[in-house]
Amino acid sequence: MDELGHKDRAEPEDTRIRAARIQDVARLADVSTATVSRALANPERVSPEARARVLEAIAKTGYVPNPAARSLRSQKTFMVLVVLPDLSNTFFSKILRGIEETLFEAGYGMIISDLDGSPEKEAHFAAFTAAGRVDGAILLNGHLFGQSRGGEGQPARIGIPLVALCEAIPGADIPQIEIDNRAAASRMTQHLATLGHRRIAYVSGPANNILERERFLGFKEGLEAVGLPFDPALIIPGDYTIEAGVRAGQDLVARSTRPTAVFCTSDEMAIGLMRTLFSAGLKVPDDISVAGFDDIEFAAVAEPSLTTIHQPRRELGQAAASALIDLLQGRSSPKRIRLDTELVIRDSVASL
Amino acid sequence: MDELGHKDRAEPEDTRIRAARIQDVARLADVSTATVSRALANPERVSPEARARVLEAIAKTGYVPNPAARSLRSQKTFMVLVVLPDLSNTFFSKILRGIEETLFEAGYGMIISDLDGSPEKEAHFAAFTAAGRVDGAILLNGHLFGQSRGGEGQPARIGIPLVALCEAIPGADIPQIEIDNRAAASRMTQHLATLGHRRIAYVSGPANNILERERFLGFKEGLEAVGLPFDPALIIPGDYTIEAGVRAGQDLVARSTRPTAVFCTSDEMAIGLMRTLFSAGLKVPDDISVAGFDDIEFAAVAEPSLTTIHQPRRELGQAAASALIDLLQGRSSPKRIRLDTELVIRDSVASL
DNA sequence: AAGTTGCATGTAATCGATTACATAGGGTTG
DNA sequence: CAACCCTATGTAATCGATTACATGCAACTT
Repeated sequence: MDELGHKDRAEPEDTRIRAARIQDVARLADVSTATVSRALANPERVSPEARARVLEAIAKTGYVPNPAARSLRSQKTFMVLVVLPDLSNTFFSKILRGIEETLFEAGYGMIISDLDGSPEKEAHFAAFTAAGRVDGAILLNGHLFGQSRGGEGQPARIGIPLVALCEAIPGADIPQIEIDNRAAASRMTQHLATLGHRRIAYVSGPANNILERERFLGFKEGLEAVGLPFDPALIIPGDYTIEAGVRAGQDLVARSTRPTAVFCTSDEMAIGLMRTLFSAGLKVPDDISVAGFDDIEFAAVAEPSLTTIHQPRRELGQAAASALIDLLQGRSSPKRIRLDTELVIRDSVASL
Repeated sequence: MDELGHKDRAEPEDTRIRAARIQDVARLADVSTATVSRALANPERVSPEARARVLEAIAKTGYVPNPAARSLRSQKTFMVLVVLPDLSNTFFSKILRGIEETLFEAGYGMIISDLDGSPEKEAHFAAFTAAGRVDGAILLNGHLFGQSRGGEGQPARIGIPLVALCEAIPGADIPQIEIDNRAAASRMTQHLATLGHRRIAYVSGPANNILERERFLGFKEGLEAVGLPFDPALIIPGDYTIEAGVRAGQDLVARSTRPTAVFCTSDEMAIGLMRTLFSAGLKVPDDISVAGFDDIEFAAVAEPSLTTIHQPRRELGQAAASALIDLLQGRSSPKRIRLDTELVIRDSVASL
């Protein structure tokens, strides 16, 4: 069996030890393969003695069921696809960890598909769902759904359970895990107003983003609640990235009358914006207050530290994973789960 | 077969359209399943006419090979495991994207395993490799390897191809993709010295981290190159996190004689450190210069913007994935790939 | 013309687990 | 004691693709 002798057809020169199969376990435990399978899947359906022998044999052989075989027969993959718009966005990482740990505990693996640009996204999603490579998917991105409905060319196999995380999908009848973006945005707006700010700018997310719409509604709601007028000139377009924040900052710097406070709908934008203001010689919060959204790691160490909305990211991930697991295992899942946010007050916002 | 009528065994009441199998394609194209399989895997081994008919039938049915079946037969999963110490660390995200895109192009999927704490790590790695759920793995974490060698209990199936990314694994005979940490650290050290700094502090990574060792060697090398003495009092322990940077900052602030420059071996630490210095009333770079390592997104928008070492993160990921794919497909792969770094000069470092 | 070679294709075994169905034996009931 | 039921277990079909081997046919060699 080694690079020396082996005249008699030994294992191909593969050093790897052949993994134990269910048959090996069955033989060792002196039962049939059916019993081994049952001992694992439905312990109560085999006698205690047989089960003991099986478990012992499994321990001895180090048997692990072959997922391909199991999957082929049972039509389940024990894999979940996580679709997200941008892996390098800090915001998602803790969410992912929450998802991963919950999935892992339930015996599921996680496949990540980073959409990044438009073109591939459909491809990725289709490739995995269509091929039956995953049992379900968690979507951290709302847009994608529209297209996937029964286009002729693509396989009509989109029937796998889905869960939407953070980005609600409009007409879709799937569980949505989210925070109350509207309430949070309203809260922040009122917080700013309470400190005496009258001209509050708003740096938005991507235009047709559902999350953005909610936050925008919340912003307007907040203004209304404190009796401030809504001024379209104070809306600055953004897309949650650092660069968008930088650009928004340039816009502000160039203005003759500036707002006294800026509410950025992501911490990245707030940090980019503060950077630009600073370069232009404006001081935060003395000259202008800046608030963020998300409470990413860097929010606390930004200079000045960022007042923002804390989202329970890990918990969001866990909740999404749990909801999906419920669906996958035939249980029902609440249609909508809302986790609480928290207003985190730091140094980037001051009273007028 | 069902509680209602349907006498002639209709499809079970599953709305999902049954995915096309190779048999359906074969029937439609009027060939055998073997020919269909060959038309896909070895196009040159079937006649052009047959191939055309097969392709047409595939287009018509929307056939996608069932990965479980393929995997069962061919003993390949077309999945790669990526093991990393901390998903929420900004540094990894772009690397992941590089890995993912390269894998995807080659038809491989990516499974991510975030080690986070110690206990699970072995579990995750073992669970996936042992079960044959993946064909290979990319390790972004060096430690793990020691344990996995032939422990009695665990399945001896660690024979899958591995690639080490960024964290070289000492004795292991596997391809290593990395940057020249030593040269980069030396370069930065000399850069600081050239600007007149004589007392340069060094904020380290985790003690037994290989990457850290290289950078530390580079630091000492750099000192030597410019004729500066090595002063152990100027070494401050860290672990690459923001918090470690904050702590290092507190340490510095408390000192009576302070270094004029600090070389942090990660941008996170540099940013945390600057934050603390600032809070203590010290100005960067006027009172003290700060340099980082990695060039993460936030480095450019920190205040002041951070002088650091740029690592080609996406390319690192791509290189690692390519190397692994080479191995998986039986080609050989260079044992060591080194990508170039770049010294990025910004505002956090000034001449004395 | 008989033998050889090689290509295109088909037939069927195979991968390893799950599970419908069959069966044997022990216990219960009238 | 016969009829029945229930439990524990075994037998073998099955999931869908890959691929070793077999076959048929055409072209070429001597």
